[in-house]
Amino acid sequence: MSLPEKFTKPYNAAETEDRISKLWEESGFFNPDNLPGDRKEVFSMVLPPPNVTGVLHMGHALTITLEDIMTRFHRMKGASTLWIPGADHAAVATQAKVENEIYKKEGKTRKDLGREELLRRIIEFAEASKETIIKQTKRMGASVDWSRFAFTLDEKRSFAVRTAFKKMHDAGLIYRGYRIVNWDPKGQTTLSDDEVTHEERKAKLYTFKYSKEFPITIATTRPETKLGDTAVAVNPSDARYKKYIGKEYDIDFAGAKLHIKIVGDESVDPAFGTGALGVTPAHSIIDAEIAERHKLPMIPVINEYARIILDLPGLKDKKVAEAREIIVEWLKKESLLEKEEEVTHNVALSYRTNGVIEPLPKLQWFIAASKEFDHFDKKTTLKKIMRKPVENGEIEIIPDHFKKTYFHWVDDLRDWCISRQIWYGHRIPVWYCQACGPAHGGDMAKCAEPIVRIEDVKKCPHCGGPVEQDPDTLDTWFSSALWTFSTLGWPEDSKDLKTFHPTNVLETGYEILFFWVARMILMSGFFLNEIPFKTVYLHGTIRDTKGKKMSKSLGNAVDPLDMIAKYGTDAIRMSLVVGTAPGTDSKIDENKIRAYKHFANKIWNIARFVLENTEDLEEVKVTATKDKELWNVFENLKKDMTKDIGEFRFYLASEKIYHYLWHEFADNIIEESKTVLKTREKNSRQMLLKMILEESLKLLHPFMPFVTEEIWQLMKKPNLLAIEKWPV
RNA sequence: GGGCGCUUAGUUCAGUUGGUUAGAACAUUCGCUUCACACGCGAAAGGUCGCAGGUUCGAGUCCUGCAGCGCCCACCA
Repeated sequence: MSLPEKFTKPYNAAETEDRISKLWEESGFFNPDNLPGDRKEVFSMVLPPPNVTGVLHMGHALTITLEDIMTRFHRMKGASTLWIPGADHAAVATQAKVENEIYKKEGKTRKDLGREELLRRIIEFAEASKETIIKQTKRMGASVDWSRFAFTLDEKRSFAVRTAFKKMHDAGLIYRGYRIVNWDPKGQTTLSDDEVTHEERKAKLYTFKYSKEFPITIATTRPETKLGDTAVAVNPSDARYKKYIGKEYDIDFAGAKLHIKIVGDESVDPAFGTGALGVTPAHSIIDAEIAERHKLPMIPVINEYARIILDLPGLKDKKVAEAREIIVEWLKKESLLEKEEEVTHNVALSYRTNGVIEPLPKLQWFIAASKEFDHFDKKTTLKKIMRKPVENGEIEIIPDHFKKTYFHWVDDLRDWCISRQIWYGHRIPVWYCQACGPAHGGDMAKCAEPIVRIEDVKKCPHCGGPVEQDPDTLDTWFSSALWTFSTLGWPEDSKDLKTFHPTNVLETGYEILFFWVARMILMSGFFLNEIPFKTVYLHGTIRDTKGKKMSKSLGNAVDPLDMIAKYGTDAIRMSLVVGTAPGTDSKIDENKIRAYKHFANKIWNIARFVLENTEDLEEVKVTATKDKELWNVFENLKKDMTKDIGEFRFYLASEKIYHYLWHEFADNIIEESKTVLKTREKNSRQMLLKMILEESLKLLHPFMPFVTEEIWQLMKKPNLLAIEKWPV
């Protein structure tokens, strides 16, 4: 065998990678159904579906790299290996993005376009985005099974979502309630508690009385909401206010007629502020809870556009900020304002649109987290379903300390608001009779019930009257929570589901531990009475060189595709893995990427040397004592690496093979071989060189699949390296 | 306010259950167009492992306290 011409030039990643990608794709081996041999072990995993809002970023590159390492490793180890790719419709984010673009380009809002047209435009955008994601995932070398690609909003997943909704509703766990919810006036939708972030901002705290006659002073940063106050709460043991508890006052407050009851409530901290709290049941979750305890009425003051809805001259339709000034002016004029001070407080923001959250009472759909119900012959709650498998070790979380974070979240969890007032997403499978009652020969009470169905409902099953579907859509995380089994064919009792569920590993960023990981445990537990995965591997956030989070708006994002073009995919993959411990943030360093480009070339030249010097090799055994020793060292490396990868220490395994190949194999063994090959021990040494090269390529393959496969192919091996047997 | 984590060479980070002179990459210095590779080779310099105690035959590694940084959750009106 003469040495291929290619080896006279440095390794060219750009020329190689596309060709190798095609080779893999044509082989079909990324689909477990096509894998050769008898494979008893199973290894399955889902790729966290990227949002269809955009393009691949460094976080995706890291996820793909880590998951591909696991997948390729287990495939080579002889497992029936399935890694499912997909995309997430990311309802709020995607709709907000498209609406934004349309408004910028055409000056049109969602109302101008209407539901149907806006949806058409979003779907168009999502489709294009999906294509981009697929192309980019392929460039990363991901050995996913494209034939099983799933989209959270495709037909099969929609069916799963509707089935899930119906079943949970029938179990009494999905209910409709009029509650204070997190309303995002910018995105025009509700959000779950987890979709709200907090940011410190400066604000003014006003201390005042409602009226001159009112005995208690209160404080607030939001005077405009005080138009909806129905009580003042004080701590029942507070000596200053004890005598007022139970008393009621009628007050004229900036034109609004308030009826304020003084109530005693343990939740009030006597040491804070004036020790008295103006209760606004309609616009504060805490206040609503107090109101519930004391049966206080709720007066909505602010609407979905963050404007005043009370019919008060000078205030109606005013934005909250304006209304605030008007109220403050009024307080000053009436000499009711006692103090005005600057404070920093946390403002609630939408994690998708960054709009300021306005707590509003709304009729929404919820999932009951703490309600007890019968589940496979046992009493349980969804919280317990989430807590138990992590507690008893059925599910392992790496790194371990995230367990604590997880338990805190589960224990504090309130009911999950799942309805969203946007158009893009899974429409809630609920219909309402439009013509209730006896006029249609129906039963008034029955007709008033929401009709929950998996299939579309055309007319009221009770009276035959017209029906209308709930206009809302479901939280994106509802559909992604089903992901481990909806991608495998559920609710059908499919072969895939039996074979590949529970999945082995769920690898993702720690920032979506609650959003996604916890909710998958919930759904899988509820529907299948089974864990969704055995191990959760959490990776950190990739930050810029200054340690800042990368974001498009900051302009500090490093595009993995640029890096691939410059240094090759293998180099990016190695730079993302080596020295990156789980759960720890890391900074992107171009120098590091360049170093692994050099490493790819080093491998290339190692291969060249070995092939050049073993052309006349006769198949013999390694006989020389020294060679046997060297082989033993390598055997130990193999065992070590295998253990490391199996135990999720990719950062160690990758560094070990790097170090061995460069500083042991190349620097010592090859250098020494230049003289050994001139001695009587030539044959033994040739055999050693060849064996180490071939097995090293296998060991390195999960990390640097392209350069290793390319060399393997140039060695005219009959099989793909991707399905070669792991050497341990 | 509650919780979690981090602090190791100039920089970015490893250090897996405590065990021989604390590692890597990049950067730096010096010398090399040596016949696999200048995307390289050889050599060198660089750390009181945040601070203070403690446990131990032995601590970067375990415990306590302190300081600085970061993250998450809750939210105080």
